Amino acid sequence: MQVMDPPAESASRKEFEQGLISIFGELADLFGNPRSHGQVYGILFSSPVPLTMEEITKRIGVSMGSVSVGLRALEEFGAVERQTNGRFGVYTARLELKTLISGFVRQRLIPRLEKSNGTLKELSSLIDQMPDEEAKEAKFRLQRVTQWHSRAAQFLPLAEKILQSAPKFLSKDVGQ
Amino acid sequence: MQVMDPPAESASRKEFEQGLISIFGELADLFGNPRSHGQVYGILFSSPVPLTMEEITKRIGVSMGSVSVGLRALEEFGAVERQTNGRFGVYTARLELKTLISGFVRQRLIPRLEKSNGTLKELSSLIDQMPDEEAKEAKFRLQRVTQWHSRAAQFLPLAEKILQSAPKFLSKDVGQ
DNA sequence: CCTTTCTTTCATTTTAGATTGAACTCACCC
DNA sequence: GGGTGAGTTCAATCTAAAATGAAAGAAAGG
Repeated sequence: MQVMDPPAESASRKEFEQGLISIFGELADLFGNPRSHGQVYGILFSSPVPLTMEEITKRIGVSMGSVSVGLRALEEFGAVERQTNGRFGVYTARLELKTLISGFVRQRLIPRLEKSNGTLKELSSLIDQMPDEEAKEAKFRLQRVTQWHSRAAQFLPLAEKILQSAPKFLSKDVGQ
Repeated sequence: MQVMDPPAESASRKEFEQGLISIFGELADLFGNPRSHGQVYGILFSSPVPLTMEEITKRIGVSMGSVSVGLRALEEFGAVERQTNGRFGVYTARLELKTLISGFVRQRLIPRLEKSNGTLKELSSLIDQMPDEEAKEAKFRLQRVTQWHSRAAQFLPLAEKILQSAPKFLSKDVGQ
């Protein structure tokens, strides 16, 4: 396989890579995603050139299987891009925050919200079968949860917008 | 032990409880907290009267140990309150969204952000030791992460504010 | 103070779900 | 249209973290 390997890395570059791998690995973990997925994103984020799967596997030290699954998930998030290059695929990270955020929101948060929304509807129908006093209390509590729920649903798109191009909402201008 | 048990529950009330237990259990899980903690909050949320630990244990079907740990975590979040009543402690959920959110932010998010902030500083110092071309690329990428980081840090307090009493930020007035 | 019983603690067990690795698929190249 | 090797799949394995439960702690009641 004749593909240029980037000239041997300096020690400090390796450390740099490992730092980003670990930061993104933990970020993934924090939000309930597999650590290896974050690590894959981390190594791509650190690299100025597209990487092959083999390269990724070698540098983060997890199995090809994990890398393959991770890459696919990240593609679905919109956080990495694949270019097919003859027989190889090579991968690049999209450096913009918004892809990660909105991928996460679309693929993890929204489905869950929809599911619990269903449960809430079922609970609501239970209330009619309760004795009066109980029903009143239950209704009050259920309304609270429902309210949270819809607030969260409204909040998500706003949050994405703010995090994308936010300076005017935030106290200090952090540039773009 | 002479403590009034709430008069036997109707079947629909039990279902109602189980629904809230499961909703909050999954919510906890979604954000990387132990499911049982969410379940504890759920049963308290559903109850118009304060509950003892024994009552909680019985209704959500997990061990006393888990309930004890869960209650303590929720108290630290500020999401439940304890009243000591003679020999017993009894517990009540605070129904406001903001306690859960800000508890989560304070106790899980902020510490993590601080940790990765440390890693970022270390990485920054590595750049000086890199060959010129490499250093330039690395700097660019590191700045991106740092920017995200500070944006998130600025965003969190704002998000809390929005979620607390948000109507004016959100398209529809969802009341208070 | 000594007993009782609620509560915490923490060593052990369990479990959810992430990772592995080998078999398989499929696209490319000759 | 084989043969090669990149990439995927998925049953088996591993592991991090949650749940358990029994023993220790602590505070109220006598």
